[in-house]
Amino acid sequence: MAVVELPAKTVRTVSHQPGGAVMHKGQQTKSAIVDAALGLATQIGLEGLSIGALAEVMRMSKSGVFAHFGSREELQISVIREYHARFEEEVFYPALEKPKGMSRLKALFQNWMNRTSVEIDSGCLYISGAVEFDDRPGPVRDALAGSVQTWLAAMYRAVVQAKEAGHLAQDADEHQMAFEIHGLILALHYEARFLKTPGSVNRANTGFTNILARYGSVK
Amino acid sequence: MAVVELPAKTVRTVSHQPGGAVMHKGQQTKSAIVDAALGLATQIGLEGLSIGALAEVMRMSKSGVFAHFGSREELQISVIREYHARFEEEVFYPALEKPKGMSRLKALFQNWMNRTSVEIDSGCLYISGAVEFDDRPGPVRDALAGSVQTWLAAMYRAVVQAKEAGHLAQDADEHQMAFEIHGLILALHYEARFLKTPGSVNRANTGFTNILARYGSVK
DNA sequence: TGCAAAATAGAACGATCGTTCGTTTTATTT
DNA sequence: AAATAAAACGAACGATCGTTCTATTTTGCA
Repeated sequence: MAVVELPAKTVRTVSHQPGGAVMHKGQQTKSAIVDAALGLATQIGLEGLSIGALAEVMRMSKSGVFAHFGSREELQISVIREYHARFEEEVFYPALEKPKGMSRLKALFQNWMNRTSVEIDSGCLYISGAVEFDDRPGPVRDALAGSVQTWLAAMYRAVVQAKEAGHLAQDADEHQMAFEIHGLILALHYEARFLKTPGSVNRANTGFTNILARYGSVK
Repeated sequence: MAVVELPAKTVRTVSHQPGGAVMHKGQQTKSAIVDAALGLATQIGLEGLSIGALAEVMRMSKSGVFAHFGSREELQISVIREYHARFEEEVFYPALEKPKGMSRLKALFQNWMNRTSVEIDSGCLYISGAVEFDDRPGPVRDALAGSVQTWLAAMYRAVVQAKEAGHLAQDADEHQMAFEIHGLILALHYEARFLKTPGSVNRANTGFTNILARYGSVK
């Protein structure tokens, strides 16, 4: 008495990613774990992230969590990749809709600022990770540094394009400008998150205005 | 090791601090431990600092090291105090010999820069500590934040004095200027120590020149 | 519906952590 | 030199860490 098979087989517990790819149970829980791990890691750091605590959050056994990654390092790298993806999605891609030049540069900085403002509460993996993996070689450090380099290079490119578009002085040093912008973000994170200094967001914004003035913004 | 001859009594194994105070055995080893602990902490962070590793470096037993502090937190705080003292000695006090105003401000920044340059190899407790104790309340965080605040306040005062001396534009925002200077130091530490970007020291120096120009340095 | 594969649980491992305790050694004072 | 106080040791504690193993459950496809 076989029930008539439907032309299209009934699949039971599959789910879908934003991209449309079919996700089986294992990958679902894995990405849920990475989600939770990212939340923990931004707060207490990649080094502070422990599989035991993560399992508790997930209401799973330690070994159940562990099996998805095979090692703590692989878990950390997964977290970094997830952070990178979200950073791109939130900071980088939206700015690409602006035309090359000053307006895209401004958008990139503004998006970066906004994200950093949120991270005053949640923590920033690119900053905490840099300190934790300063001089600890290995794949985690490589993944982290690679991610950061990618983003800083994108920022640098935006500066170059702004200059090419004639929106910056011809003798503007693009690397120097990118360096100073980076400094504003770091100072914001330090003073707002650690020291809880009020008004830091405004200081970073004013600093950006000053940099634009210095490098000859033609508005 | 100096022997102190008292008129009547002979004291055997006392030593002297720079200040001239007499140091008994316990305090000698304690400050030797703090010395070694500072070396470890700047490299691997205050959180990474373990009593076991410290005991190994000191060729002492864990309990022997522990007894000098009574708790790990107290050890960490001792390390912070030592770091603070050295920072003052190296960065702050020497600049006091310059007259108030631009020259002292420049000296402070230069000393800060030089120290940070060294810390590209050794690590900076004020930066790593900030990340580690972001949102971890307690006496360690308080000691750390207090130390940093003291130094940033000194830097801010120098800016105010430079303005009072007429070395800065009258509408210069002292807090803003101090914020931007802090950003340069942080960017230097981040890019040189973590990313190993060459030329970062020059970028920080150029950045300082740019800031001076922006805020109307009268040379 | 049945069966293989994948996912999770559970217990145990060796290591390291900060801390405690009692003992022994060393330093200082009487 | 004897008496006392300070310092250092060594072993053990409970906790947590990442990891490994085997058993059990859940899932997905035939």
